[in-house]
Amino acid sequence: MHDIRAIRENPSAFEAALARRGLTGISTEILTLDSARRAKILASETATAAQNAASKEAGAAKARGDDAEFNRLRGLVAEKKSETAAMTLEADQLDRQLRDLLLTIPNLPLDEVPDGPDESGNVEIRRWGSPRNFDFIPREHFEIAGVKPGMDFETAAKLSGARFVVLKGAVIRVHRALAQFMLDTHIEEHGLLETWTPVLVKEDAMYGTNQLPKFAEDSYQTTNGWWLIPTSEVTLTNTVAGDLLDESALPIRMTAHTQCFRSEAGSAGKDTSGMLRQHQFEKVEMVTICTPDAALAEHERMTNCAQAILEKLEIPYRTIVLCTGDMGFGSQKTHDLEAWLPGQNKYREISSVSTCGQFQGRRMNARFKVPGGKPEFVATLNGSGLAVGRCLIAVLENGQQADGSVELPAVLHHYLGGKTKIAASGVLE
RNA sequence: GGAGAGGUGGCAGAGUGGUCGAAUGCGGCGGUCUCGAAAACCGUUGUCGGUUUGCGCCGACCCAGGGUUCGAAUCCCUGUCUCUCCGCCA
Repeated sequence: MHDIRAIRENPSAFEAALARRGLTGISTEILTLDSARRAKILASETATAAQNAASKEAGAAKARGDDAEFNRLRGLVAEKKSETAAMTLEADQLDRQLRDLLLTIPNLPLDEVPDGPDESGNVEIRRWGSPRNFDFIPREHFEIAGVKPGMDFETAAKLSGARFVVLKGAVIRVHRALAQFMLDTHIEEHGLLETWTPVLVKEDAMYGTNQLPKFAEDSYQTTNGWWLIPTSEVTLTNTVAGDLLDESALPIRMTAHTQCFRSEAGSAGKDTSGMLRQHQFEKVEMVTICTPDAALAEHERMTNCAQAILEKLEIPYRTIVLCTGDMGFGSQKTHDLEAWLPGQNKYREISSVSTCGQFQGRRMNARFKVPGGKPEFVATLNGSGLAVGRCLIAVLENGQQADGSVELPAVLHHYLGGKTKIAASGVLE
């Protein structure tokens, strides 16, 4: 959410930044609403002050036993009261309208973010590793002989429908190994705090990390009003909601491995084969809470944490900066990591690392202060480190052999009881 | 699910109808003392909104939302969260 004062002080800068995301004319609407709101607040507070004064006099009259005066003032208070109530109602409505409007406006891109209408405007900033030369036509993950016995879409469809999978045997063991490996690396080498969170949350949390109010159709809600998190960015970030932290507590760098749930509304027909795009998947997430000054450096740091995972797994990847037209709603700047998938002959997104500046901090009312200083909203960052299912795909496709077996990355071996490959039969050996 | 207790400032914790934005302690900030520090002592210290060039003034906030009252942290109702006991249970 944006600071109304900043918009008021410099509407043209606000407008110009939003224009880079393809939005125009919003500042006029905001400022009109804001001045109406402020006028109403002034009127309502003036009326309240008069009511309070009369009420105080009434109390004094009563105390000295002047019943006539007391009764006169009591009538006056009653009169003022209805006037106050009406105006306060209007002021509250306008205040709410403004807030509701502000909640639907995306974050402003940083100056350094490239302009562009959609993903075609993204800019590659790093490329690591080189795709292997196959002396056979590499298959997609679900086509590999050694993978097939452990990746069962038919049974999943019976249980739950499309976009679900049942994983078995060697495949799920590698999946589990990947998650453990990611967590251990983040904890031991990157200094992140391992955290475990609920996956069902209250509405407020979904507002805090901007899934709501605009993207309700992308997530699932239970019959009693909880939301299933689409990412543990929601829970990790909201751990500080409403808090006033001491600056010395920052940065807070967390990681969590959770299930994630997404309706994938609007992506019908996209990535329908294999387990690239599922309603339920696992992700190891990274979230940092820090001061606004530190956010950009933390963004680089977090990007490096995600890249380190792919490098240790020896998966070729590239890092891109998303352009203004492709960035998420809450982001000021986003790096996407795309892993090489030989089966698709493409780089595909496996991680997205964003800094949100104070955008979410303001929504959550999460603040920090230096001793003796004024409270300020915290900055927040989030990034996948990594999507476990997609990482599994990358490991399987990159490690596949002509005979249908899969060689597994060395860093996973000790998580697999010393086993190094999935045989063409589907057995770990 | 049943019964009970409770949610007060950064933290702990008083306050059961006006003089309470709220005692006290801790913490923070400033000072005295000291070569310096500690201790001790003195002073100071909530947040948000509106308004003002500024000093300041006004309004709101004691979990949230309603209500009673001239007046609510305090009384009533609803919700919510926490704790204790019982039941059930991975």
